[in-house]
Formats: sequence, C-alpha cells, structure tokens
Amino acid sequence: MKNEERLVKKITQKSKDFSKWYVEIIKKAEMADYAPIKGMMVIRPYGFAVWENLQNLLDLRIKETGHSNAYFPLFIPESLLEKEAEHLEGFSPEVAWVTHGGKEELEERLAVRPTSEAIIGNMYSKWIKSYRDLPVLINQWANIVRWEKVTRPFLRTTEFLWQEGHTVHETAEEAQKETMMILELYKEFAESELAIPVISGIKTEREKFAGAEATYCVEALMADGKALQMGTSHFLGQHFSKVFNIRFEDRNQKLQYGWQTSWGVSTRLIGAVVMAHGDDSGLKLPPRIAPIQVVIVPISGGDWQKTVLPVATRIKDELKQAGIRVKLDHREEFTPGWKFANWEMRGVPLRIEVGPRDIKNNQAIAVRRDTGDKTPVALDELKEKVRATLADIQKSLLKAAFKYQQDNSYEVDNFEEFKSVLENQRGLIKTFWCGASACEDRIKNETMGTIRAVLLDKDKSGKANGKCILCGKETDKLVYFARAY
RNA sequence: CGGGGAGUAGCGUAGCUUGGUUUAGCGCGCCUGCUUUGGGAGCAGGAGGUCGCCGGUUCAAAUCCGGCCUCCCCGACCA
Repeated sequence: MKNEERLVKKITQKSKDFSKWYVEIIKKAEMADYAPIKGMMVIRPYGFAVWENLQNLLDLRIKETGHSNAYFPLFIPESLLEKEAEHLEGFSPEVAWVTHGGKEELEERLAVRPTSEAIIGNMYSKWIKSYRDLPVLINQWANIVRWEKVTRPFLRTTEFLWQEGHTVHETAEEAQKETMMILELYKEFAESELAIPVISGIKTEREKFAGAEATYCVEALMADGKALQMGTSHFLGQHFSKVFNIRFEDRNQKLQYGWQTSWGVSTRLIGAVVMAHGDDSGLKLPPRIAPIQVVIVPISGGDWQKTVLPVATRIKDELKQAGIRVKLDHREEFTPGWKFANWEMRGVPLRIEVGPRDIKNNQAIAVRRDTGDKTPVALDELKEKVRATLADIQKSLLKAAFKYQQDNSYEVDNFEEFKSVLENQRGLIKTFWCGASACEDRIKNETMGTIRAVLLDKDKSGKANGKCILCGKETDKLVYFARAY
C-alpha cells in the first residue's frame, strides 16, 4: 500500500482528473510539449519514436495490399478546393490560408491542405485516361492543418501527421470493396499493434466526411467513457471524379468517371494508446510499438561496475541480437528505485533487474509493466522468456482493453435509461435509431451523445429490427451512441 | 467564437487584495564533493528569474490599468 502511494506521488490520478492526467503523462513521459502557437505541439523524440513504429507497421500493411506511397503539395489553390461544394463547406471554417508570397499578395489564395482530395483529384485527372490506368492505389504520409477551436495534444491539434490513401477504380463495386478492405485493415491494425479493440460501422449523414458518399469508421472507447474516432475509410463515389474530371475510357470504349475512395489515420492514434492503456504510474506501451521494449536496470553499489555491469551488458547484447529493442540504463546518478519509476512512467513493457544476488543465482528479475509481476528468470533462458513475455504483454493489454470495452457497453431500449447511462457511466450504448436527422439532433442536444457508428449488417448478430430510442419508430438501424472526443 | 479560471527558475508554487520592507521566498529538480544504491537516497556547498508579451499610470510595478499571446474548464462549432 505504502509503495503504491509512493509510486503515484507525482502524478495526477487517472480516475480523479482524466484530462489533467492525460496531459501530465504526455509531458512527463516526454512524448510531446506545447509549442508557442495555439493548438500546436512538438512531438518529442520519445513520442516520435512511437509514431515511427506505428507508421512502419501500418505502412507495411498499406504496401502489402498493393498501394504505393507518393507525395503531393502542401498548398491547394482556392479554385481547386472550391470545386466540390460539400467538401468546401465542410472544411472552410478550418482552413488556414496563405495570402502572401514574401511581400506580394497572391492573385489566388492558397489553402494549407486540410486533406488532399482536391489536389490529388486534380492530378489524377491528368494521369488517368483508360481503364488500363486503373486502379490507382496511392497513399501519402503528410502533415495536415486544420484550424480547430478546441485542441488537445495528439487528439486534436492544429497541425497533425497522418496517412491518406486516395484510390480510383473502374467500378463502384471495386471502390466499395477497397473501402471495406481498408476498414478491416484499420481494425486489425488497431487491435494487433495498438492493442485497442475497436467497433466499426458507417457514419450518419451528419457525421460523414464532407464530400463523401459514405464514411466508414473505427472507434474506440477511452478510459473516461468517451469514444474516439481512430480511423475513417470513405467511399467517395463519383463526387470528386465528376468535379475534377477524372475520366477514363472503359472496356466498352465508353467514357466513364472514376470511382474513388480515401482513408486515413493520424497521430491521434498515439493519444488513443496513451488513454487506452495508461494508469496512475504513467504510460503502458504495447510492446509492438514501444520504442524501448526492455529496459535493463543494473543494481549499482559496491563494485557493481566489475560484477553486475558486465552481466547486464551481456544481456543487452544478447537481446539486441535477438531483435528486441533494449536499453541498458547504467547511469550512476540515479538510484534503481528512481529508474524503476521513471521507466514505468515511460511505459516500457518489461524491466529486467540484475543485482549481486541475481548474479550469484545466475538469474535476473523480470518485471512486467502491465501487471507489476516480478519473476526470476535463469540467464540462459532469458532471451526466450523475454520474447514470450513481450508477446504475452501485448495480448494481455488487448484483453484488458477489451474487457473494459465490454464492461462499459450497454444495450438499452428506453430513453430515460439511455440518458442516465450517458450522464453517469458514459460508455458505448447499442440501440436502435430511426434514421432521421431530427432524432439524432435532439438526442445530441439532450444527452451530448452522438451516433458513433451505424452497425453493418454482418455485425448485427441477428438483431434485425427494433424501435428508435427516441421516437419509437420501427427501424433496422442498430447504432452505437457515445459521447465523443 | 461566448462564459469562467490561469501564466512567477526545468516542475509545483508563495507574494498581488492594501505598489516601497524582496537582493522576488519555498519544495522538488539541477551542479560540485563525500557517503549511498534490490521501489523515487543522505549530508554539505552552489548555480539558476527580462515575474507570458507590449504599452500605460507612478518618484517607484510581479503587484494598478489597457491591449495581445498561450494553457485549462464549461458551452457552441468541428473530424
């Protein structure tokens, strides 16, 4: 008990003030820091290393499914952004404009991209002439600027990093298939790499991407009971191809407009990882994306440099050779206890302690960040044990997050109960909705709950019909409600 | 964007109401030395500040006034 108190003495408790806890962890773990411009942050090396790991793992999947990376301009001429009316209307409140080059005012304002459909559509119209040019499967990793009014590190920042895929297909079916394939890819990625279980579905008219025919999404439930959108996959139909004139001659020698998709995930995912797994001692990073998977803390004291350090160094080399991201913390200016707490703050999944006692027994102590379990491990089994434990930590983080999601999911069918859940427990509410924007709006006004996703048929598991939670009308739309970020 | 709160050393803060007693104080951290080191070490000595920025009032401003910037909370808006 006393130990636990000491561990948490410097951090705001997660349960007491979630948003303060969140910001504090991000700053203390040196993930990010505020920049002197509203809503902008610096992603510090430790945070950026998480992003790089996450990026590599996702990039691999994007390429495995046939896409290539490219890079398009940061600026979009106003005339291009204006072409798709809904798109412009949706984004115009958040666009940052460049009006001058040096001292001269520009003839035409340039938007700093809030997303790249317009500039990419413009280029695609030049590149696509025949069905033989299709499909076009391009992704770009880029920065985006949206002038948001309320910002929070990683979750919503004025500038953020993301990937955006932009594809063009011969047929609606093929584009639809791509949209769904990416949705599944995001879901699999979130669960197996970030250890965050997600729900998926389609957005309502109100919530869909400006200019899309349909928006599909993956959403996760955070520790404060609010939902966070983790990624979106849009079926764009021919909205953009018509205004950007992306036409091709099809197999029957007829001119046709291309069918498009776009999809993206951002640095927001880092915020999701922080919120989903962290606790009162700091971050808990899933081993798959942790910049440091194993930290070795030698117990200093006496002639440790001659006895303990060589063994610790040997362990480091062995693990490194096995492809494990390992760090040996041999700093003399800090005591072991301080290092324990510090690496816990940074969310390193596994700690290995080596001291004089261990050396006598030819062992080391392995301590898990997720459970706190301490286990002696024989030195000659260490490599295999570490590998297995990291895999197990990855699994158990997902399991714990999944349990949380289950424990905070509700199925209700009367509005009073619905209101009470959103007011008190929060969490995800599965219920029926008639499909009318009027009901959606009223529910939002009265409860602050929004429809995060309309379940796809395949996820409904037998529940075909029910009554709208608000108006009682018979409907087949099963939806997830939640308060959202 | 509206309402409320805040900004003093790397972090947390006292001082502000009632301007001068402050050479701006304290805790943690930092530096040096010695002793320590299995859950945030101890002692001794030391360094570190344009009091968010700009301007005004005054003999005198961290303190009073105005403008601006940034952060937090509540709402509106929004991927």
